[in-house]
Amino acid sequence: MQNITDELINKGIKPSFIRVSVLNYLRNTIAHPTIETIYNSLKTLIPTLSKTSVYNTVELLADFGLINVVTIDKNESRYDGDIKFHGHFKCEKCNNLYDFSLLDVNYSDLKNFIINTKDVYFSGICANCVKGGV
Amino acid sequence: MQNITDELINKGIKPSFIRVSVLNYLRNTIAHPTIETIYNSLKTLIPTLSKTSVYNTVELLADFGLINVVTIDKNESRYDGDIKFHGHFKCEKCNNLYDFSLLDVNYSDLKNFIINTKDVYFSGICANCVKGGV
DNA sequence: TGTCTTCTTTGTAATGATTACAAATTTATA
DNA sequence: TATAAATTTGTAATCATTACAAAGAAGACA
Repeated sequence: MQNITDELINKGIKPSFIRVSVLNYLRNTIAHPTIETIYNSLKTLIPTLSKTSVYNTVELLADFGLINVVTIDKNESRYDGDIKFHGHFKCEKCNNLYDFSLLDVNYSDLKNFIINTKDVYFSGICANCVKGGV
Repeated sequence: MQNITDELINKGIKPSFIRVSVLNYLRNTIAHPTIETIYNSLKTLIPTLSKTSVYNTVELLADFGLINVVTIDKNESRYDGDIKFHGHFKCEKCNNLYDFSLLDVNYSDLKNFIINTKDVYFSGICANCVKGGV
């Protein structure tokens, strides 16, 4: 938890309880939760929490590069506490999101372009659903 | 135009005027237009056109793999008549969308996964905006 | 041609995630 | 403690997308 607080301070963000809690939550899940899920998960820890605060907080964290926004889902953003470069796979059957390693994205063109974000989104059927699903 | 009609027929889609017009429009632009833009652009050609029909049509075309949906923009989908594999770059300054060549996406993991779509989205500042913008 | 059926198109209303915004609360500062 | 600044909250607005039923067009067949 202290490292989470330090991460915020190092970015010049005041480590309020909500901010620490949201970042800590995202750092410790691989579920790529939605706003709704983050909100519900932290509601017991922070009974006065509002959904607007969750929106505000993830926007702040994303702006400072502490988390990533995953927009693989057209109608609902998901949030990823793992900021190492990797790809996202969305299963069309169970709707789960999986991380996968990306060795390289080999592109040409884009000379003189400044690249700030690289997102790789795959979709299809996950191994679990392929072999019969749950 | 005949090739557009044939493309639809080959997929088993009845080539209505709207469908041919939308597909033809998307095949002949690199602008990655939104629903709004498609609607406005075809309004003169098809005065009775409704926005719902544009939604219906692009969904149909996408379902049959004749166009691609580009969801790089969180709040508005864009449509791409070029179905060859390539990446999309969104300029954070001018909001333009650029295609770029993708030689390879080198991934590990995903064994036994069925991959149906691969989307690569970059964002940053385009060359034009870097050197002073418009 | 007229009728019936089916497919396509349209317009309106609902949905739902996100944003705007001002009030309330908490925290920092003097 | 008083004042200012930042944070959090709740409600209302926004807006792309979807749902859905009615209207219209095309095709089959006698």
